[in-house]
Amino acid sequence: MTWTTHALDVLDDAGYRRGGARRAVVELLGRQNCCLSAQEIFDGLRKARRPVGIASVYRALEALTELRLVKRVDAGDGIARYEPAPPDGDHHHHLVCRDCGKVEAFTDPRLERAIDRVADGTGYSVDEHEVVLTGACADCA
Amino acid sequence: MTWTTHALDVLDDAGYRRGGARRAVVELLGRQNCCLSAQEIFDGLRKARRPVGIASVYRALEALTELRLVKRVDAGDGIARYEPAPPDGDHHHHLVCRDCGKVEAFTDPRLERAIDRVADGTGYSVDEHEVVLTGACADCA
DNA sequence: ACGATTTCAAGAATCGTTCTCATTCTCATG
DNA sequence: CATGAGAATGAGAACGATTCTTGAAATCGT
Repeated sequence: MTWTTHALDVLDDAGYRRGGARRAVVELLGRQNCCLSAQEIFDGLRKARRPVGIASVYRALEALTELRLVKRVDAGDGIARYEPAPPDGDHHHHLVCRDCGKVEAFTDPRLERAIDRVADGTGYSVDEHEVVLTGACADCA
Repeated sequence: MTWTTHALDVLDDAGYRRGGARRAVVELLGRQNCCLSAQEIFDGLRKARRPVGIASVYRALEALTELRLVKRVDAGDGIARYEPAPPDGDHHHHLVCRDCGKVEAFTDPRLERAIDRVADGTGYSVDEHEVVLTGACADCA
């Protein structure tokens, strides 16, 4: 079961009708392993001869975010990025280069445990978290 | 040595001249313990009978961020917030309520250690990091 | 005090994002 | 299969946060 089919199923169950634009966004996202901005999605679909209104991209991302199928990533540059959220709860965090703006992913189980422990003590029912490390990448340093 | 005087010194050393607007922003920030948006700073200064152009607020924040005197916090709602960065490197992270938008601070030494450990293995020279936990606060849950 | 340069405020401009609305499409029902 | 109610779409307008521009005032070295 890929993320793409899972996402389409969940959208279905949530009562969304089949729409070409939303489906195109889901399929493009399913092919990514890290985050994309709305503009990059828009451009990617146009390049793939499947042009979609930018408003539809935002609408699709809003619906997907609402259903926790995609995660919104804020790299600190004022541009929201989005990436598929695997159904098994697995996820990663981000490393942003302050100079060239490159965004990379990393994972660390110990970090996850530390976060879970903190989340338990807050009084919030934390259902999402994000870690962003900012610095100079190997090329820019 | 308060953060306010420290910040004014660093600005001085960096070649910035004394300007009323920047000073007003620094003094207001120095009185905060958590993050404020540019608009909140603008409103706060106007209320304090020290009106300042919104552009000057942004310019001051840009200079302060550049010098690492303030930290930009992105709570995921599209509004950038800013808070003083204590000179001793001490810092905290944020807890955002998905429903009411409230932003609170928390600290956790174990989390810091986990992050430092991860940062060392990345190949980046990480000089800043941010953790945002999102969920429902006690009131909204 | 003078001149060079910075800082300032106000408004215009920009950019990412959201809204509006007329049209097209989907799908449960006849 | 045809229909109609309502969802989805795309184009462009609107929006809000942020940045740029401009001419005037403040600051600092001399």
